[in-house]
Amino acid sequence: MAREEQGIALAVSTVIFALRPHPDTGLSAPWIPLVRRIADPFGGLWALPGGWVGQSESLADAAARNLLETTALEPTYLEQLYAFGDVDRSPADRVVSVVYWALVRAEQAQQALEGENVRWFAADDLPQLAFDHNVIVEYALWRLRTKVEYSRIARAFLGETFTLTELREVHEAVLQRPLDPANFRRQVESSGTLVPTEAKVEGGRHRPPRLYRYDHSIELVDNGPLSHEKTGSTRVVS
Amino acid sequence: MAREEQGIALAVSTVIFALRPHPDTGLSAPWIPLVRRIADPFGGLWALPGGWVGQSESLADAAARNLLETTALEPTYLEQLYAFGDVDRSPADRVVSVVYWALVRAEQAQQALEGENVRWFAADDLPQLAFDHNVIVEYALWRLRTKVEYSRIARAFLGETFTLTELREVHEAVLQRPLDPANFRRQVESSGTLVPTEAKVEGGRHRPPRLYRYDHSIELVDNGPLSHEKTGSTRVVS
DNA sequence: CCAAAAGTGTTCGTACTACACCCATGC
DNA sequence: GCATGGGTGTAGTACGAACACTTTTGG
Repeated sequence: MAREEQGIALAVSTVIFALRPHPDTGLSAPWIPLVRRIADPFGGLWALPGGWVGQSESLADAAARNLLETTALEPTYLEQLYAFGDVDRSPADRVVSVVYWALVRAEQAQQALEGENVRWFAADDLPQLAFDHNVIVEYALWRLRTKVEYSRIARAFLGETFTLTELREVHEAVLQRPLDPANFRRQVESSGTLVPTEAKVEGGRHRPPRLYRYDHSIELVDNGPLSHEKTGSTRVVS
Repeated sequence: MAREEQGIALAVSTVIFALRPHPDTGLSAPWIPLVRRIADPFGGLWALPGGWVGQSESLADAAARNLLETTALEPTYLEQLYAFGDVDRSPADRVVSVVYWALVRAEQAQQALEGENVRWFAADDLPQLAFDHNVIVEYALWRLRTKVEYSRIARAFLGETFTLTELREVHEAVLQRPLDPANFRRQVESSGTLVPTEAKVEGGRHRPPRLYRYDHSIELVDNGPLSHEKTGSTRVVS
């Protein structure tokens, strides 16, 4: 087959998670920004932010770029989710979408553009979306919840330093269930990925909690296949 | 950006695993078939079997098709691995490759085409490959080893029925380390995915082992995102 | 009987859970 | 002091690793 005749468009889309209080429960929960489609197919429906992959940008760069363009956000975590390539997922056209998922901090999400055509939704309570995007978000949510339990990605929702309670609340928001503070503390302390600082947070009506930060000698951005090779890598995105 | 000007070629490649005795140790180990490139870039080097994605075939179909074309094999397991899209991974061209990994049975692998331009290699002892294919195989091996420990994919290397020792030997071949027969038995029995049959294998100079088969009510092919939604699915590829 | 692999029992250590309890601060 | 969350201790349980032991066949 000649490449010129391939006729397949290559897109990226990104599921961008931030934590916000859920309107029903008041508890913190994952939210995502969606953009309203102006043209057909699926004109008028909400869809994941995305766009075509440029000639001279990698897939991850393309994801970061259109994330920045549509929401003015820079992710603290970005990882490939899956490549969706069913023939009929876009009517008339043939589009293969490489989907990424990203985490951003709540403060950033506050500043994010929001308007007629960009709006944030609670990730587990979405309207009908364009294309196969409902399925994609479900999968991204599953990945987020699975991965938060065995990796350090929760950190991407927080700033440089944080208390163990703040970290636990991130886990609780993602998993949507309460965690035992005592056991959570021991688990995370024994994982060896956390460094206690001397600073404490004063001003609360209780014993001041210690601030922690992550051990920066461990990678936070998922490099895909590469991250399993190298062991001494130190690059970290804040 | 107009799609017509995108100028990105979309390919699939597949890492196909079969188990064969390793020449050094004599122990069973993962092998993969590679094809020799005839043209530049990387002419003369070995590479993963692959090809362009057709206009009217899904990514998984494309993987299965070129797997059949290059090795005359049909996989018992097929799953997407990762989409590789760095700008410079192919000199001059811009190629995005969606890579799949597949498992085939040893008997099938015996019949597989092998010749001047198709040859099997021990997966952990490869020559320098074309493109970024060495990295890809490393990643696929990592995925295989990780997944064999928590899922039922080992079954894809075996026939309809098998003894627990045969199943254990598959795990040992993949993980390249011996497993305790007693503990392995209990683990797999308590997982509830195995059904004992009445048949036993006689003729050995020892107590005849019972034959087992997998509970077919559980999916073997990885449907990607979809497999996490449905719970009652029953489709199985033998 | 012996060899060899199938299959069972038992002990030990680790890790997670639940929950009682003490500590340090603001008011 | 007292309320509030920070932080520690501890007993119960589940699960995997290690390994001794019994069972059933062929020779």
